[in-house]
Amino acid sequence: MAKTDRVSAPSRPTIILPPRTSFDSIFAGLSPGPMTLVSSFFSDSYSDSDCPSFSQLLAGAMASPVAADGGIPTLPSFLASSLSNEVDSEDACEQKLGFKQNRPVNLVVAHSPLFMVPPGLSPSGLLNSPGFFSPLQSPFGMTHQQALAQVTAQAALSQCHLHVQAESQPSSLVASEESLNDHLSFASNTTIQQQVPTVISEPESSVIESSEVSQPNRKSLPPCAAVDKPGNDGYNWRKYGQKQVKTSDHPRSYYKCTHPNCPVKKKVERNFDGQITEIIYKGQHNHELPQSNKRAKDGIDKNSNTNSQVRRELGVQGETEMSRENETFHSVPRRVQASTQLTPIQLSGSSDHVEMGDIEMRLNQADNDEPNPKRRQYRNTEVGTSEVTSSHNTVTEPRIVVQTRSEVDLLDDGYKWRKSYYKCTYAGCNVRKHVERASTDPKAVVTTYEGKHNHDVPGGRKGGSNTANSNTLQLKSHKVVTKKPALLEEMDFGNKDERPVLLQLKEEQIMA
DNA sequence: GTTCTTTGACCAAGT
DNA sequence: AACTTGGTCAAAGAA
Repeated sequence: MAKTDRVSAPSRPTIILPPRTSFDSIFAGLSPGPMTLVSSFFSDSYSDSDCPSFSQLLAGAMASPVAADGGIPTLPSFLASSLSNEVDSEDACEQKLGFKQNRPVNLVVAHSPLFMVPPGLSPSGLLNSPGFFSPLQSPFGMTHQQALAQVTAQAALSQCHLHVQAESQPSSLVASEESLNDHLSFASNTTIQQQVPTVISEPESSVIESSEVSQPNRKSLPPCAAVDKPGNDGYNWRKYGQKQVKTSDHPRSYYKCTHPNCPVKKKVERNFDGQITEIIYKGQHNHELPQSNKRAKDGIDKNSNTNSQVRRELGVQGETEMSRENETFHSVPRRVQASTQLTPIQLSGSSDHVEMGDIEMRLNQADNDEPNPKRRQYRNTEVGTSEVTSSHNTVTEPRIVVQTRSEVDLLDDGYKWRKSYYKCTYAGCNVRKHVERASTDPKAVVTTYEGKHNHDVPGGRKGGSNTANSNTLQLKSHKVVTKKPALLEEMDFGNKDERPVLLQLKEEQIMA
């Protein structure tokens, strides 16, 4: 009996560092991580200067339409810059700036699991473009149809959310469905909150998790059909069992695809309100969407953009996971909120032998939900290849800190870090402080100090517990790593006007 | 009569 | 070997 090894989101603070997969290897050497994409974007925008200064980069980011709209310094849409033709220039730029020399050797900045599609190019177009995904066979080993089938449920879910949002948003704020979908991945507009699944590979079963949509009036709205009826993903399902599992507060239902010889099964967990909290797909349909279920299929067709988006999310974010057929993936959607809570991405390793084909949707799961011990056990033993303990725990293991240059970067540790830059306001004092906070875990903070205060603590505060010697990377967990942060090493704050916008903002806050 | 759901029992795997 | 847990079977009942 083939059992589905079901695992869920990694139990924070444990971070699973994925091994590089075959798909990763495609970018080996290229490694277009977030920084790369950011830099590549600006390498276009600042083509004259080849390699813009960091303040230019940040200024550009702040001036990006997305950020300008809501004043949200979020990941700009330039991440949509295609991977193909900018890597080289970025590499060159990188070398100029000495990025590579400073980049940790064994902790490469993760590829951005999310990126926007450039204006004028539809997501589906990008997905289907020969240079990106083959419409017939994705580089992940999934056929278009398979991918479509696997994300059907998620697509329906997204559509449901769109519907909910459309009802709750002023009409002027509700863009067309297409444009909405085109921007869902990084819809940082404060009026739009959209779940964005990220993908984490899991052995055998694929999981799509989704946090609860942040809609104040959500409870008053009728439940989405796709959520209410798990069979409304285009396929026909027969329930063959239900069980209260220890690892969940909610009963789990077992469904089989009713198509002859179709091995696909799915497990659905519902909360007490009847809302689906988790859907786990297992296997891949060996047939087309049932024609009889025209409505469902039509719905899918209508939601092609959503599907594209979901495919994009699953595909792009799962670039390390959906690398081959029958591999499993674990998707962890989180809603995109204001810039302070950008989509956290959690990537865990995918092994070369796991199977794909299961999707798990988990709704209404608090971010701090602690996975059950067994799931954690599975993750730790089957997925994880290395771990980084959250900084709020006392740690004894060596810590690796990755310095990145974009404001928000996706690191291989699975966390998404938001940086803040500080500079001591004392005249003549050159101490710089650099704080990175994981949006997925507010407690996970890395504070980097450089320099030594040449003055006493203002206000008579003595002790200088926050001061650190140069070249010292101090973590709140009291773990100190003697490593000079590459970023600070490179940044020249001599001219105040040249400092990054964020730094200046922070300084203003400090002064205030 | 057919289809689907419910539910207790059984089985396999892990501890 | 016993126990726990998750997954599946299949009979019974409902729609």
